[in-house]
Amino acid sequence: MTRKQQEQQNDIIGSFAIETFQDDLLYWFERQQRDLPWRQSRDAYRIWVSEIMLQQTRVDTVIPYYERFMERFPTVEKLADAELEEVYKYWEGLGYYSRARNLHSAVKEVKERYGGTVPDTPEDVHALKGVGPYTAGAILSIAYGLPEPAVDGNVMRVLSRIFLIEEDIAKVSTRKVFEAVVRRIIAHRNPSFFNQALMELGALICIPRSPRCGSCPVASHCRAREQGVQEALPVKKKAKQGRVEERGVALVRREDGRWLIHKRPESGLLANLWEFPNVECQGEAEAREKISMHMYGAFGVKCTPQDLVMEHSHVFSHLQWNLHTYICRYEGQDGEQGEAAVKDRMLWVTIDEMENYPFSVSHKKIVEALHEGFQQSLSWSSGQ
DNA sequence: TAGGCGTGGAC
DNA sequence: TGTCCAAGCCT
Repeated sequence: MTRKQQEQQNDIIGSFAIETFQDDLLYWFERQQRDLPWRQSRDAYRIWVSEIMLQQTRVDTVIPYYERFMERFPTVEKLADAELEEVYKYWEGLGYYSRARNLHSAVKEVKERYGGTVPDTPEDVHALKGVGPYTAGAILSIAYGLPEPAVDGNVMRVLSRIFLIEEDIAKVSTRKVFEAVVRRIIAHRNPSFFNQALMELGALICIPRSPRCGSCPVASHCRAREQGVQEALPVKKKAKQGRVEERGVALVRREDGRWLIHKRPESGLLANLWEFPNVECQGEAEAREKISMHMYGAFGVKCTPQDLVMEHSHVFSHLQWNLHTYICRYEGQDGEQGEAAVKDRMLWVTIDEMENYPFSVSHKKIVEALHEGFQQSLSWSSGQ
């Protein structure tokens, strides 16, 4: 750390009552912490899995996924030996699917390079796929008791208020400011509880809007509270609005009653997940022609879109799909055309067999509508 | 550095 | 209904 950075940090910390703050925070956490599944063990693998699942994902959403996942993959060995497709199936609906791919890859590395034991140095942990600065700090402090910062959105919100830090938390570089602060104030007698307590405080008390300062165990330490500006922190630049895509979706049933599904590419949006063939289009008029061309070009399947059976939209963090789903008349398949491009990424399956393949939520809704025969599907619903 | 990358809950 | 956002990471 340069001398200038040191001086900046001294400004931030100032005459802060570190020991009293630690006592107040830890006392509160020991009494008020939630009983969560991943808190029943300090096994580094279990902590690791929970931290990956919790990235940008709510606790209530994660719990059932975590329980199912740990029952099926209780150890590094079990997960490393599983097929990626099955891991995806356990991740289906949780989102950010590269987390599952990276976790599976990293667990294989731990098995092979470290004999199945999660490494306990910052360099080795951070080198694992999908493990960034936050997750590395969480594993090292919670599982191994090391005094490493674990700075997530909660921690930045809490500390931005306590120390009145006005840097934009949307900037990657800002995280380092908070890591430096944590290194100054972390309780070395219990780094695990200290880090978890900061996050728990952010989740339960020091929430984004209308923080519950009246119930806050460290309100007396809070500079934002003192000045009445807690609602204005943290500073965060607004995200850009995502674009909208119209997509025509093809439901093609062969004479034997099987439907065509497609496995998405290995990278990018919804990588490796299954879906019904679809193509970007402008309006309904263009959709039928585009679908017909796409089906032959990509799959060698000749078909004609007929009834528009379902319309629904799906909102991603950076993109919105408006999906127009057509039942298509199957008119044969040209083995010379298209098939080579997709190889084993296309399959003809029965409706029941679709349960065996991981689908994204937007296409899972189409599977469900197929089950119901599209009785109630001819209406728009936003992201539901 | 900024944008890609999912989903569902809260207000 | 729209908007924000929740225990981030990768490129």
